[in-house]
Amino acid sequence: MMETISIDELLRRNQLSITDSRKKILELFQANNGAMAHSDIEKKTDEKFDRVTIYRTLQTFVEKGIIHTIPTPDNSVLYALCKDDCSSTGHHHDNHVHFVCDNCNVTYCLDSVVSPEVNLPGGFKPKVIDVVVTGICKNC
Amino acid sequence: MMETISIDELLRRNQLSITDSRKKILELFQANNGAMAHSDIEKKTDEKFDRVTIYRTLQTFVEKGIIHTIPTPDNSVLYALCKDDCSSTGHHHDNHVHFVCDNCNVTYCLDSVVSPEVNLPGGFKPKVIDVVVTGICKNC
DNA sequence: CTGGATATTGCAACTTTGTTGCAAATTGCT
DNA sequence: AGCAATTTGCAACAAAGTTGCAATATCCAG
Repeated sequence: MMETISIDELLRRNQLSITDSRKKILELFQANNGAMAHSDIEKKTDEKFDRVTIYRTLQTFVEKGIIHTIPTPDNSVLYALCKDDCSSTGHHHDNHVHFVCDNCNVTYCLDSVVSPEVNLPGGFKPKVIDVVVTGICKNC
Repeated sequence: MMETISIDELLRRNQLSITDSRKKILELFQANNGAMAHSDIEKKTDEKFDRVTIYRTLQTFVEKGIIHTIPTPDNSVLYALCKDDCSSTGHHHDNHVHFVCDNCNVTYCLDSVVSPEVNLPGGFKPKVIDVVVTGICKNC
């Protein structure tokens, strides 16, 4: 398994041209292993990129399956890197659990924890199960 | 158990004055047993109430535990009626599962389905578990 | 390593969503 | 009915997200 592929390689594999904004934003995701909101990215890039560019870059990454969105209890939009298998197909909402810390407010993707089965009433056919756990994280 | 209490009674029990907007919005929630977004309510009340009033009414209802918010995969804000026990304490994010239909886009509160246990890595202390299932509902 | 087709960016303008302060209207209570 | 306390609507604003288009950067063939 190829753990660390370069950012350029990652972009190339997804048929995306290699641009400053895309590289910078991917770097941020790799540095920050928690999830980030659009506004976090704006701040961490020191307004070097236009707001619109960031929106479009995030959207492109989601479409390509490079990142995924995370539903949060307060309904803000968060993004995090997808793991290997996710990027190939382009389908999202991986089956892992997300954890939001009440204290430090960091959101973790707990890739090792697989979403549990849920028994639904008759007639409901599940496709995707999103699980968001709120509580106190291991660093708090 | 007192299944159906009147809307006026519900408001009175929560120390809220009985006003047109509050009554109308509660009626909508009772008629619609799915969840509603702010914009749904605006439409269904024919713009009879100011946008601000609707925001404030929803906020008040959430604080009193009459309704709760639902995290959705697309990060829009949805509200649904809480069941009996929820209203007393004012704490939210009930432990039931939410189901969003991909086809008709209705969101259901599956009160009978209790959130499953999740095994977290060491150091993570869970408080609330939100489960949102996406798929096809029983009416589609 | 250069030129030009293609993709991406930045800007401006706009829409939608949500917030705040304050005066006017409504509600609850005596 | 009348008065204090809540609630509403308005106006103005802030934040979040979208769209069209011209300018720029990227990629690729030669």
